[in-house]
Amino acid sequence: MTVLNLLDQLNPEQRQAVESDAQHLLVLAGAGSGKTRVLTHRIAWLIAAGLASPYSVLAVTFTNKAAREMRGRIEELLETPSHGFWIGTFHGLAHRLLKAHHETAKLPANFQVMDSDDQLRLIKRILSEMNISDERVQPKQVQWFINQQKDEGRRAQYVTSHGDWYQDTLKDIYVRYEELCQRSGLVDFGELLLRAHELWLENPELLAHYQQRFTHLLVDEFQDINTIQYAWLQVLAGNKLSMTIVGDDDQSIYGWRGAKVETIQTFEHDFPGTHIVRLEQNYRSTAAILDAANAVIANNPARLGKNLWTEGERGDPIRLYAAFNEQDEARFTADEIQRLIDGGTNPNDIAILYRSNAQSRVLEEALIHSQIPYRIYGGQRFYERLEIRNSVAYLRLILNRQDDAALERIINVPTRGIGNKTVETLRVVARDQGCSLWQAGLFAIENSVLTKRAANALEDFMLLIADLEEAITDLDELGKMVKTVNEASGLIEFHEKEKGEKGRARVENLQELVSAVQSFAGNDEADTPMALLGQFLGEASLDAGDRQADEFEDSINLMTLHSAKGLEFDQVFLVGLEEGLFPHKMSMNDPGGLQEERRLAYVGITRARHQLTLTYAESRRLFGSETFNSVSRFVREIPGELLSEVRLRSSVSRPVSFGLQQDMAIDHAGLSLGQRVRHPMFGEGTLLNAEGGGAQARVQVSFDDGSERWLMVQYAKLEGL
DNA sequence: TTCCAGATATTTTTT
DNA sequence: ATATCTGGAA
Repeated sequence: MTVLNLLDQLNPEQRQAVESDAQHLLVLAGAGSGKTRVLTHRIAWLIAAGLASPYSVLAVTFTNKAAREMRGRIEELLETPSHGFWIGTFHGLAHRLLKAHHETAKLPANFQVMDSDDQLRLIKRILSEMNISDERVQPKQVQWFINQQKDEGRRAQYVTSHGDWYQDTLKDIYVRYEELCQRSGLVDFGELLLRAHELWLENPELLAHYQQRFTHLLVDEFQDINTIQYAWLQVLAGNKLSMTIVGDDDQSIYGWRGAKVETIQTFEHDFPGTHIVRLEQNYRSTAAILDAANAVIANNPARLGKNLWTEGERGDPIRLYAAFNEQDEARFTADEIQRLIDGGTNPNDIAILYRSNAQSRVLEEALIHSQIPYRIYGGQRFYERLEIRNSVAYLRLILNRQDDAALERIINVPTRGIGNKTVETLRVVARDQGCSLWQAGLFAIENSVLTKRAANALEDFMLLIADLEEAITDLDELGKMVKTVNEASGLIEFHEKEKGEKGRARVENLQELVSAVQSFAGNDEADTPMALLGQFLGEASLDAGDRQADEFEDSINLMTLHSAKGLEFDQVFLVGLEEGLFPHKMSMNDPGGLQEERRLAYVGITRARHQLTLTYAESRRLFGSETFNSVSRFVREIPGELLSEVRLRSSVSRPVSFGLQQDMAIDHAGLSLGQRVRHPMFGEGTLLNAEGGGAQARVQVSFDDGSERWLMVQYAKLEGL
């Protein structure tokens, strides 16, 4: 593709951004305004115009998926393979740097990345070691604290304590945690970033090398950046590199993970000479959808301000379906999707979005029932499954005996007579000697610290690991190596014995791991199969395993709103629009949280190209008990004329002026949804719904005899209980 | 030490 | 509803 062709496909603003020769460029890009397009075209343009080489460009994203997509698009544009490019997530790039300079970073060559589950285990272990009951200090809290500190770029020694016990304890735990990680050669997600940052600061020559190499730094989704990530970028950029950052403050949805929206605002000051381009023309959605999105997000104060517009058509109104309960909601959604597919819509262009993963279950059931193929993003990730983590732990321990997290995980899986007591003894030894659990094991056997039986079991285990290592060292394929480990460790057998569907699924997953490993290419740095295995393990913990979804047949898409960011679909079903669920009750109390929820709603709405369908359930079985939530405020923030209510089993829809009716009816009766009521004739029941106001007010009651009735409030003489 | 049953806690989003 | 933890029996 020539330089000219590259620019041809762009509108004036996009073009301005792509060709900008300002030293720094900030692109404020609304949803669907061609943000990624600008970024990829800019990279392609820089290279095609000879301003940069593939080796001098560093592009950073937040998700692996985004990184892969960007890579693919650039390859398409430039019509060349993109091996030379550094494109990746912050974590992925940090990992790559630390691997390359592990000595400088004071890490063992085979250091491993710990995911949050490993992290939590380690913390629990520290708590018990320090004799802190997990009632006084909750492990989750500690984990949150440590991650937060790392996101802020703060090492344990810099944690300020103002003499309060809780804070001091957290600090002590953090100190101990760092010690143990360092000794085991483990790094958590935050550590990757923190170390990569320190790598720059402490090694000016190294930094200079990279500053010389890279001429252009590009960052996607800049609104999601946290303190340490920004610091890392700033140091790298120095005052020489050219920065291009792209973002949308209205789509900042990772505040809970330490992302700072403000950074996008201060960027201008931190990098003088920044040219700002706004992309406000939307190419994705119909006007109706855009209007709805704009109306919702307008309720947030302190925005940078943007107004999306489109030249496209008005489109159908947004459909709203009030489901009776979550089953009904799922059934409705499945039926509608079936209709769309029958009508010729490609299933790939349909998505169901929800706030939290727990909601997917009912939807899945309904889809299975209707035999609609679906793929599900996120949720239980492949590499987070128990059996996969066990298998990976074996591999990790084979590669690195100091990996305490891996050892603890599988020392008694499958059960082999090494119980809590033995492990506890090992921990004590490890602490006294300041060594790893593996070394503690050696010590314990030599010095007969353990009972005969325990020592035997332990020795068997240690021999097993040694044998496994020997067995796989000479194998030439990763697949064979993993297969061998799965079988010889007894994992396959262990899970086969598990009863029911579960066991079979686990064995299948283990086989799936073998093929995943088999197709892992790695890069040329690994010269032996063992080294390649190490590389695979390193990347696996950073990999959500979301690739698997792409390989299946045409299917509709299920995902959380968070994972939907950056994607678009012709048909979007946004389900579970209830107060407490979305906005989530955890976020409802603080204004910042609520605003983030609203941005999440904005993200959700703007995923839709042609049509958006919103649903909510008047009653929902949640955590085992029935809950009654009113419709989400976000629905009420959409102007009534943009909405049309869908009635069950009827294609007729009518405009709805939403919000007031229900509330009035209820106010009038002095009752509330979900309340228990008594009727003189029908007995007791639960208030399900209400409509109309004043003399016309009617309520729907589900009576305990199983009947459901609409009653006029005026005449029904309902008694609240 | 293992296994099982029953109690108990835990409900957001992800690299 | 589910996963995780705990305690007690085998």
